[in-house]
Amino acid sequence: MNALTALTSRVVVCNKRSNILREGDPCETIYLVRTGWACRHTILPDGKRQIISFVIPGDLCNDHGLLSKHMEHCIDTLTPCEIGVISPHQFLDMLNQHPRISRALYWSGLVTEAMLRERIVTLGRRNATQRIAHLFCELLLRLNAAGLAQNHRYELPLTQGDIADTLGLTIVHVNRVIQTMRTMGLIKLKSHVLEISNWDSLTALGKFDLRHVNGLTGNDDRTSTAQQLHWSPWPEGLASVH
Amino acid sequence: MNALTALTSRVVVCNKRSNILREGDPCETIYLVRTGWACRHTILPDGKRQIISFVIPGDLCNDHGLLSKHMEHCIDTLTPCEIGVISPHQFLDMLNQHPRISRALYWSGLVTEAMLRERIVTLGRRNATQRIAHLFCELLLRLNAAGLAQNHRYELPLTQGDIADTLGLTIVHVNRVIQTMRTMGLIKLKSHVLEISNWDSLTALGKFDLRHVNGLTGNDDRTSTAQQLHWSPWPEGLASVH
DNA sequence: CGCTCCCTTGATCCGAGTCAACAATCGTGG
DNA sequence: CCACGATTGTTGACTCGGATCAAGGGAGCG
Repeated sequence: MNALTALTSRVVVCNKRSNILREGDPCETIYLVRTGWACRHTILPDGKRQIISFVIPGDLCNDHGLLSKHMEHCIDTLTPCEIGVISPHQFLDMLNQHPRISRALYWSGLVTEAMLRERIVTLGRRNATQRIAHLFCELLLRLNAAGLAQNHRYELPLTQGDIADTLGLTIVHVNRVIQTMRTMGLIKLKSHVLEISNWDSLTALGKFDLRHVNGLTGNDDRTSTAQQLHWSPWPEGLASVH
Repeated sequence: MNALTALTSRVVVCNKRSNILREGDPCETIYLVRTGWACRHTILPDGKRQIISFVIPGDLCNDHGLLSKHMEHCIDTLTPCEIGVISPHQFLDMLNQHPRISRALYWSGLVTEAMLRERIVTLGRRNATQRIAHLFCELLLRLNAAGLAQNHRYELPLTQGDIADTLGLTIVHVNRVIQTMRTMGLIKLKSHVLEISNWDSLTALGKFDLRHVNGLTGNDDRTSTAQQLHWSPWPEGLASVH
């Protein structure tokens, strides 16, 4: 993703808890989060919020935005963020000239979709404890892949309200479950740093299954057919594959 | 999608409630559902099932499967299905030679992702009544777009158990909610045919918001930037755009 | 120093789950 | 065409996980 960083013509600094993109906003410009966390979310008519996914350093806010004229959901920062701005022209040029990045981007789109599906499973069929355990495990893997976690420990800038709105729970209940996890010695969570003290127990508690985040672990076994066929998912045709 | 149909070298007929693709299966081959319904789902270790999405006539079972070596979830038929089989070579050739279909496919991928996000909102922040109302409305629009519904009426081959596993509810509760909707005169549901008798009330009940299924309604306002830039999402580079 | 979020805990309530029994429908083979 | 077993739908009684309401306590910050 460093090549993407190089592309950013300018960097915008956003305050904590501020709005990057609002539902209905035009989205020609590509935004790359360089530091900080953001989240996609929807506000329902009755004021309830559902967080759909998190955007962490290295992620694009609207990677396939090029085909959509308008945003379908909001993106807000959770922490102060540095956001790189990429013009559509630059972005498309990059796609054409750097097939490897193109493929990495497409790949990350697939991982994103897999995470959305897994979230659906979580919300549909797991209880509060499993949901929270699952989220903590998933974030560890993801942040690990981004180099933002060391030995089962990472910065977690979410409030308990954010966690509640991610997992379809209430603040109060999230708090109680986290308390239990603390007293069980599974996690330490203090001033927005999470440490998973007992990975095995936590994964067991959350029925966390590594298969679904395979794309994050590095030891994925995919991309055969397309590569065999010298096929590139994105580019214009100017790109020579492999 | 007719051009896709033409591509299918052979057609497989599957029984009702049979397995098309299993988690971990290799997925080089592309499967196009020509008639019948199928669903993506996951079975959890404790035996619970979560249905992730429905596959209806015209949909591909594994469109971006070309980049994944293995399936990450199962696909089962819900009704008897005729499934067209497309080899990866044929598929890629098509992508190169028919940029319009390519774009339509990419577009449908975006719509799919939007539906996944909307399902997350449903599961996270809507109650049982809203979930069911929402599902019925969403399916009407989707089937309408596929020409499979006429005046607020369509074939719904789901059992109440399927609906429960889609919406994170139990069979019993789904049944009670549907009963209520019937007695309120909102819907008629009998021998797998659903009629929405009172669209306005049902959408109000489900807080159903047309924005999120915009891609289905035909009057979408997207694809500007990419088209202006003569950019095609998929192809090899052999494709000349528009 | 005082506000404003955020976290924490208790008491109570309710939407949806569980358990159980039975009716209706469907499909299949005799 | 009917009989039988197997799904699917329906309803009631009861339970429970998580929501709601309410009240303090802490921590960051201007």
